Amino acid sequence: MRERGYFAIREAIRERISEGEWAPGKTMPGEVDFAAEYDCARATINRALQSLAEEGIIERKRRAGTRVKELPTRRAKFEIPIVRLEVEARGHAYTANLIAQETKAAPRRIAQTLRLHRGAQALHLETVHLASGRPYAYEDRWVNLTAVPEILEAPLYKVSANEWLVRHVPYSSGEVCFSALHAGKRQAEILGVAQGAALFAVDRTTWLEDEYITHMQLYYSPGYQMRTRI
Amino acid sequence: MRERGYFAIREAIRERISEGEWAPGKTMPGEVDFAAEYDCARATINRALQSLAEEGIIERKRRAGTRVKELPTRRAKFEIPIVRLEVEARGHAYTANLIAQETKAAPRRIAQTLRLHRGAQALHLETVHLASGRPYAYEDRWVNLTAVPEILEAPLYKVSANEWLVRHVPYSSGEVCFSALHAGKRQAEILGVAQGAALFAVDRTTWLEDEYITHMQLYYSPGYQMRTRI
DNA sequence: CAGTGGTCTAGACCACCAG
DNA sequence: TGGTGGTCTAGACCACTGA
Repeated sequence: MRERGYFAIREAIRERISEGEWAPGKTMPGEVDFAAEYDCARATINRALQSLAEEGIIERKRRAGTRVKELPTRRAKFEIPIVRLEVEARGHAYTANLIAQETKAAPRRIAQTLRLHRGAQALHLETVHLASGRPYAYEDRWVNLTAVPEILEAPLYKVSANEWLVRHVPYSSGEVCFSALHAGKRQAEILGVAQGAALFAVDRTTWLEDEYITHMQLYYSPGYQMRTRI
Repeated sequence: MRERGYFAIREAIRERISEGEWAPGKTMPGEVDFAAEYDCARATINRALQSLAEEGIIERKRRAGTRVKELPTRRAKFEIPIVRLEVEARGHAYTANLIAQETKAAPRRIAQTLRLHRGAQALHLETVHLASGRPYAYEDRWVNLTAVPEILEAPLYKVSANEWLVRHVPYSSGEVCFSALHAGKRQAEILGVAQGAALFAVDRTTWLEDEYITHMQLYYSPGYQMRTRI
């Protein structure tokens, strides 16, 4: 272990944990001890250990010290990309069809989700995302016009609402929900699959501060997989 | 902005980004400038900006400086918990039925995934996870006996294989894949749903260094949702 | 090749909380 | 209440890479 850097130290400690040097739940050496052992500053050890703590491998508490987690809950990270980029990353040509665009009163469920006033108008958009001409995903979206009235001027036939919103309201917060659903009549029709087909679905609500911006449901064509490393 | 801490500085900068102070793709001030502005050490600014970079909001390059991302791809984090903890977190009593446990030659697909020799024996386990007595998920797992022969001595009727493995080979790496599948005959039977029902499925392969440990498929009962914040 | 971010150091003070 | 981790500082050197 004569490599430099908190990275090397982190990996060295990770390996010692894997090898069972400290049993789960047991206290590990303190930062000062590690610093002496690896002959570096305490801040460097701190960086390494914080990094492991972020991964969910160890737990750190003031006064109580650092412990190996009893039941490590691994944290998986997903990139939530724009559909266009996702399609292009798979080596396909991306196109999109805006199959419906209408301003109307939002149904109750959407109005609740977006905190709209009773009977408020909202923009409803339906889009099919295509990969090399084949249906890739069907998007059903409602946009709060109070939050982003400018979207009515946007050329949504050219830039998908997804992408327009990301560019204009880029750093919003949100909630994402993944599930498996049966294709309804509309989804089946649009994606060209049998009604009742199992679809991977993503629900997403985004807001900025107190203002709810949009709610989207995305239904992927059968066979879609979301992968990640842990 | 007279609060202390890299946290406060990070949130202040995040807000300035949200408000559009620097257009996407434009260069932001350097660390030295920010340090002067917030009257703190450069290291503190570095911590704040690295944190924003990890979130995927900004991009940093040596020499080129720090930029607001053009198309921010948000990173969602998921905890990948032990099923028992997931069930208990929902306020249900957890039980599990080990419905099959057999050592036999792994089918070709599993053997490939786990890098087993031709015709090697592996442990096949089928488990139903129950929440308050109702089927919650069906688990189909293969374990590489070369990697963890001790599992044959484990009381798997008491501790789920999932949990035993987490305790005994806690810090392995893995690949996770989420998808939507139709319930096959076996899954339908076990979960008590109609054949063809849409199920949320998780595939997971884990390994430690070069040794492949286990491959698992988990089929959740209909209605399961995986949620997270971004 | 100069300027940016990446990292390290030694020292310091503080917040937290288990003993 | 003392020992732990959390954070800050001022200064330094280095690695990378765009102008």
